Parts: sequence; structure tokens; C-alpha cells
Amino acid sequence: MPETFYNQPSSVKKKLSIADIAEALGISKTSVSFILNGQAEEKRISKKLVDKVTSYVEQVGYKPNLLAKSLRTGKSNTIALMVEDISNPFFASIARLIEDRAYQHGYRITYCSTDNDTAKTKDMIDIFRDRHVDGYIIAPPEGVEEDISSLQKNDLPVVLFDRYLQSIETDVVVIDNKFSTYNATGLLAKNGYKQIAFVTFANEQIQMRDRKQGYLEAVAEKGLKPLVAEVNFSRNDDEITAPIFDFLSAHTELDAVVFGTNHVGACGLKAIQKLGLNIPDDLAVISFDDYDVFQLHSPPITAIAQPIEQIANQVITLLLNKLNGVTDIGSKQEIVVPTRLNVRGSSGAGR
Amino acid sequence: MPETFYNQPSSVKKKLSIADIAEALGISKTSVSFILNGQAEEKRISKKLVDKVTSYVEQVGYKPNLLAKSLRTGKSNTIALMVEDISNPFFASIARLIEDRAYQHGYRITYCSTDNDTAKTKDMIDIFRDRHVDGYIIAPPEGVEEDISSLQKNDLPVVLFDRYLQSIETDVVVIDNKFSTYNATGLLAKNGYKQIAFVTFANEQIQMRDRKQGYLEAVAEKGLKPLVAEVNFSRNDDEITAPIFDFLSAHTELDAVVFGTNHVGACGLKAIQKLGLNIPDDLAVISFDDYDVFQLHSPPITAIAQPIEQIANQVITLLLNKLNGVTDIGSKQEIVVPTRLNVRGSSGAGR
DNA sequence: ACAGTTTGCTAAATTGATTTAGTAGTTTTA
DNA sequence: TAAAACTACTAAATCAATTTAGCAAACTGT
Repeated sequence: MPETFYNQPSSVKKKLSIADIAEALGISKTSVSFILNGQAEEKRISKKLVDKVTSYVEQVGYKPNLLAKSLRTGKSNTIALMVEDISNPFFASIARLIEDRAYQHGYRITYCSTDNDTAKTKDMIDIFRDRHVDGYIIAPPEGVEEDISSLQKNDLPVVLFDRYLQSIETDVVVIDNKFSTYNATGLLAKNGYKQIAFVTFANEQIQMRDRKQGYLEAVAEKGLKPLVAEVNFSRNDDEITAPIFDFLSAHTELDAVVFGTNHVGACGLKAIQKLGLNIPDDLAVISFDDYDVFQLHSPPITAIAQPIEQIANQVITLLLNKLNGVTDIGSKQEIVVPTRLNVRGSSGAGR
Repeated sequence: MPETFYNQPSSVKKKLSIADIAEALGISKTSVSFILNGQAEEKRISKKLVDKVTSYVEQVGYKPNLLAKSLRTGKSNTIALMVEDISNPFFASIARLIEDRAYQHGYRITYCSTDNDTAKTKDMIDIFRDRHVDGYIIAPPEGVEEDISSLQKNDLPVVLFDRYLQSIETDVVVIDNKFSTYNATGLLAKNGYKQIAFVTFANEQIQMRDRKQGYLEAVAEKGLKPLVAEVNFSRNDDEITAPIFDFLSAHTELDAVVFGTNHVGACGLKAIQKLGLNIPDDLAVISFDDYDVFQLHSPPITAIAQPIEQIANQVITLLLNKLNGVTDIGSKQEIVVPTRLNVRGSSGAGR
């Protein structure tokens, strides 16, 4: 006869194992396991026993040890999310949406910020691998091609986003960076600006190259003189604002500027504020990425909005498809989602 | 004689177990385990064998299976971080700093957004518990007192931040909410504003109650008429902006407003923009929480800045102390860190 | 020279699940 | 009525580590 258990308040819930409940009911662990995993019918367990086990499990509040489960099955139901910086509004928003979708499908998220640091990213990939995460969502820095293809060779699904790596074949969700800046620069030209600069972070990531390229093609097409400033990334905003300030001071001939990211944009606005320049009369402004700061600025800043929801949805869909075997691990789908140029006062409405 | 291994490129790294390396070297798993865990000396393993094992392990790139390790030891080296919304700049920044510190100490972070939803939070706590996370950092919604004290009764370290729960005894890091709004409201009064409203989210969390209380005490002290608007939270900003717009339209007598959070503040600014009000001449503004949006706004918005680094450091220090047994699981330290009122144009400099 | 200690190592149990390969007993088929 | 098939279950292996208990051999002291 099974020992008497009480449905304990959670405060004193003892850790029960599958062996405990098998013993209590005088049956084998195997049966309990089959029943709990919904294989009762398939394994021809009688309805009577199923009921007995399920009601008992319910009563004592048994919860399987997921570590043991993962060890045996090799699945951890965890997805690694590696972004440049979780405190950047763009990545934070993406993270939030991915988190929601992942949880809906029974996956947890474990994240890290890479700082675009190749060595750190490699380390992190290793760490996540050690922890047997089931899939990876990565906004990769340069130089991690080998590590990512190694993941794929070992049957671990990977989806990249925000940027891709040229030598790697995998699913990726990106926006049309080149067209976006081409289009934005074109708007400034159309509005009569002649000296348009492009200010961005100094790095060779593909999405940043494309953004620069779009700008360059637009100015070339309009017969304007290109001028690009590349500032080094820093975790201290002042160290980003200062070089932009210097650049703008040194180039008083400029009448418009396109910022390559939200972060550069925000720091750029600080620099412009310090210089006491009037937007858009002294200097027209358009920034990549759209967020609160740009909407609320006076005048509001024209910005290239990434469709964050779409990106997150596409990313998680691609990954879930791989995890569920719908698509192959080696699948190489490149999904390009469209951006939207939110035109506001800062780009000088047809002056 | 041990089989020959090559230091394979990571792309084809086979999963080696501790048994594999023991077999290859013709020794026992026990020795390997002791050596790898730095217990060689303590367990009197000869230097010769230690060298043999370490060099071999190095050569073949063996990495222990952390799941198995966790299963056996009961430690997962993972910390759960539960915040209201990871896409909120305040929580995103905290998350970033906590992530850094945690990684430095060998812990990974797994996070979730609670949306201040009690049921969701309870679920998440259960899930994290199933996954055997070692510690919890929580910005708790109301109603999870029992779950948290259950964690503690089961020897799981918990540190709360941003808000605390009255009936729970545990470490907590908070700011002096009441004083902060009292102080901010006082500044507006000092600057001559007579009709100061307080706009906040409708919820009974302790930190929000304190913020309101600080405002109420300040207006009472100055003999002014209190006016509080509470808007319901929504994931759609328009549904926050609209009621604030309505409130401000309905109370044209107001000459100043204090916003209870960064999010309410940002939406409030949108409402003010729509109303075409001039800050600070038509309406002076101070918001809780400081971030880009407020600094870059024209005029820049006076804001109550939380010392994010300090908060993150205190939180992680408290948790690590518990994890390392330096302090008791049941430790109840309440750490109150000071805020700073960043005075800018929006609060009407002594008009 | 013999007990006692130290050294250097290992067999086997343990963690808590899943899963393979069966085993009795009953029912069906030929 | 014996062989075949099915039903309802289970013993034991497995995942990959840690850890307890203990065993020979070498060394030390008297």
C-alpha cells in the first residue's frame, strides 16, 4: 500500500523522483515515464494504470527533473540569444519579442551581449554548447564563421539576424540596408541638401558596409561629394559623442547628415545640441533605426525604422522549423524584410 | 597504449566523455574527475598522472558535459533574472550590467519578462525551479510572496530589486522612491508652479505607492491641491498616450506634471507634443527614471536618475554572497541607494 | 619485523530521467 | 491444441558526470 502523502504547500515540497512515485504505487519507473510522456496508448498501458498514475502525480505535485531529462534526451529546451548589446533598444525589443514566442513554444531563452567582440563571442558559443542549448539566434560579429559552421556541422540549428557572414550558409533575417540608406540619402538630396555626410561606427560588419554603400551610391548618383566619418565604439557615450562633435565642427560646410545606427544617431544629436545647431535649418538629420528618442525629439527625427516584430517573428519561425525538423539544419534561407523611412521634420520637408 | 587522437578542428569535434579519456589513458574515471576538478593534491594524485591527464585533455579538447555535472552536483551555474520588461531601458541596462558581473563569476543568466503578471511570474518561478537555477534576481509583481518564500525555504537564494514585498524577508535593493518624488515635486513648487499633477501607472506595487506618496506629501506641505492620474499599462504605447492626453486636456489648469516612470514619461511627452503645449511655459515636467529620451528632448527633461550601476552591483554582490555561503539564504538586507535629480530645462529654472 | 600510516589510485554507487529489449499471461488463429 | 499474436507491463542499460568507501603498495617508527 502506498505511503500516505499530503498535497504539501509548496513551501515544503520535497523533491520527488520518478522512482519515488513508482515505488509508492508499486509499479515500475518505466510505466510512470511512459505515462507522463504521453506514450501510454502507444505502449499499451491500461487506462486504469494511467489514471492511477496521473492522479497520484497530480496529488503529490511531482515535477520531473529537467536536468536529468536533458541529460538523457540531449535536449535542453533552451535557445541561446546572442546580441551585440541587450541594453540597446533595438536588441532589447527584439529580445522581448523572441522571448515571448520562444516561451509559447516551450523554449526558454538564455542570452548574452557580445559587444561585437569576436573572442568573447567564440567563448560564449562554447559555453552555450557545453550547456547543450538546442538552438542559436545570433547577431554575429566578424570572425566567428568557423564557430558557426561548426555548430551546424554538429546538427545545431542556427539563425542569424541583423547581419550575415559571407562565407556561411545558414538561415538569416536581414533588412535591405543598402536601399534604406540610399533611399534616405536620396530624400535629403531631393530636399535640396548638397553636403551630406554619413556618420557610423568603425567596423566592417556587412550590414554597416551596406549602409555606407547605399549612402555612397546615392551621393554618387546625385553628383554630390561623399564624406564619411567612422567613430570607434565605446561603452561610454561621451566617447562617441566627442568625435562626432569634432567631426561636425571641422566640417561646417555640411548641411545634412545620415547616422548609421540608433546609437550613433542619439550621440550625434547630443553633439548637435552641444554645437547649438538648428535642425533642419543648419543641419538636416536622418538616422538608422527608429525609437522613442527620435520620435520625441524637437524637431522629430526622420528615421529608418526596422520592422522589429517581423524580424523577431521570422527569426523564431526559422529556428523553430529547424528545431522541429521541418527544415534542414543546413537550410539557407535569406529573408529580407523591408524597412520604412519615417519622414519627420528633421529631414527638411521640401525646402 | 592510448589510441591516437588528433586535435580535430572544432567542426568535427566528437563528444568525449570522462570515461573515454579514462579508457584512453588506461586509468579510472575517478582520477580524471579529481584532477579536472582541482582536487589532485587533496586526493593525493601524483604529479605525473596530473600532467598526463591535463595534457591529454588539452590535446583532445575535452569539455565536460555540464548537464551531467549539474545533475550530480545540483548546481547549474545559472541565475534567473526576472524583470518587468526586458525592453524597458531601465531593466535592459540593469540586465546588461548584471549579465557582465554574473559571467565574470562563472554564472550564466536566463531571463524573462514578467509583465507584472502574477500568474505568469509564478509559472516562471516554477519553470526556473524545474531547471535548477542556482539563484533568483527578481523585480517582483504583487502576489508572489508565497512563491518567493518557498524558494527561500528550499535554500534557493533570492534577491529582489526595484520593489520589495512587505511580508517577505529577503535581501532587496531599492531606491528611496518617496524622497525622490517628494524632492522633485518640491523643486517644481519652489520654481513657482501651483497646480502640479502626478501621472503614473495604475498598480499597487510598493515602489509606485511610495512615489505617489512622496508627491502627495510634497504638495500637502506646500498647501497645493493634489491631482493624481493613473493610467492602465498596455504594451501598445498609444493606449498609454491617449489617456494621458485626455487627462491633460481635461485639466488645463495644470502648470506642472510629475511622471511616475520613464515609460509614462515618454508617453506623456508624446501627449504634450500632440497638445502643442510648450515645456516648461505651459507645463513644467519632471519624470522618474532618466534616459536618452529625456536628455535629448527639447527642452531637456528634468529626471530622477536611478543609479543603475550601483543597483546592479549591489544586487549581484548580495546574490553572490548568498551563493557562496558568505551570507545566509534567509539574510534580509535592505539596501537603499540614492537617486539623483538631474535638473534640466523642463522644470522651469526659477521663473 | 610487524603494526601503523601514508600514498596513489579505483570500483561502484549516485543523480533522475529515458529507452531498449524483454517477459509473463492472455487471446487469436489454423 | 499448439503456434502465433497481442496485452500489459518491467529489468536493466544509458546519459556523463561526482563522490564515497576502500584497496594495495610503500613507507615509518619501535
